[in-house]
Amino acid sequence: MPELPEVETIARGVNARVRGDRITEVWFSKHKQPFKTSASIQAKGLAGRTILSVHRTGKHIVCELGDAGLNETSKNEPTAQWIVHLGMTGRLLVTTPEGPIAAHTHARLSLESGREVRFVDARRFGRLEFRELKRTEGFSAAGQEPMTVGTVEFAGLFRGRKLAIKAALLNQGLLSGVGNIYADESLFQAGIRPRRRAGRLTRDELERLRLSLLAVLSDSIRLGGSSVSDYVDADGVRGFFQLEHCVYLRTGQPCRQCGTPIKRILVAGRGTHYCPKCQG
DNA sequence: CATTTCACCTGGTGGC
DNA sequence: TGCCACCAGGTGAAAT
Repeated sequence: MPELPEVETIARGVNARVRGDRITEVWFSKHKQPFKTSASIQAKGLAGRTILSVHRTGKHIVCELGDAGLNETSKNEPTAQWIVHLGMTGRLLVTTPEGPIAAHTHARLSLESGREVRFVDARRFGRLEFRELKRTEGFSAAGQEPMTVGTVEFAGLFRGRKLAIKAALLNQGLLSGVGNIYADESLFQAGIRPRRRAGRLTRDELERLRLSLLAVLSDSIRLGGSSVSDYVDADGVRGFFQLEHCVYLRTGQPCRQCGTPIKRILVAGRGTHYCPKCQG
């Protein structure tokens, strides 16, 4: 469900509540879920570990884990990671153990402090993964981070590509973290049609797009993300950026800039919203 | 290789 | 109220 701003908001919330806590008990539902790591391996790996920190990479929530047991020397060195991808409907919540168990709860981590981390996912598009860190690098998403990528590198991502710019924005191998909402919103702000071929955009248009994306993503993070249907942060609180959307899910409604009705088309199989007047 | 399409799931909404 | 078609923030495998 969530894109970069929502994942960032959740990761910050979870980090603030569980950083330094220890996982005492792990539970997984029997419901079949196509995890990247089997439930039993995750359960075994997570039990006893300390959560050193929680952060976002692309659309992934990465929990850095310290060794199980008492290990004073390497206390702050992560030796494993628990990686959570929320798919479309996934939630990662920090609750008390007494709280009612929501339908589609697939994982529960009991913590020493008494808190509980829960993974809930109706559609089961989410993915959980447990990794031991040997000497290898930490987890990194394939694409560039859209909020820190520079002008030249950003433009380079699209050079020579024939696919629609909207489809390119959604490709996690190019940029990681951009989904349907922020692709549409950034293209609106940059005044670019979603179906334009990526490789045909001018240098100016690409720079406008990069800056629009940065602005839209940081505004959304500031407002706690977009709650379109059921997105909530680690405390179950909704975001407010959906109130700022200019085009996304506003089919037929007047453009906030010129009053023209917003159009909906299909690009790369995804509902795509744009203003026919403001965008090209 | 690049690009497109489709399957994977459940739930909410709006029309009849 | 019920039934049905359609829509939904994502990804990765299969097809083109």
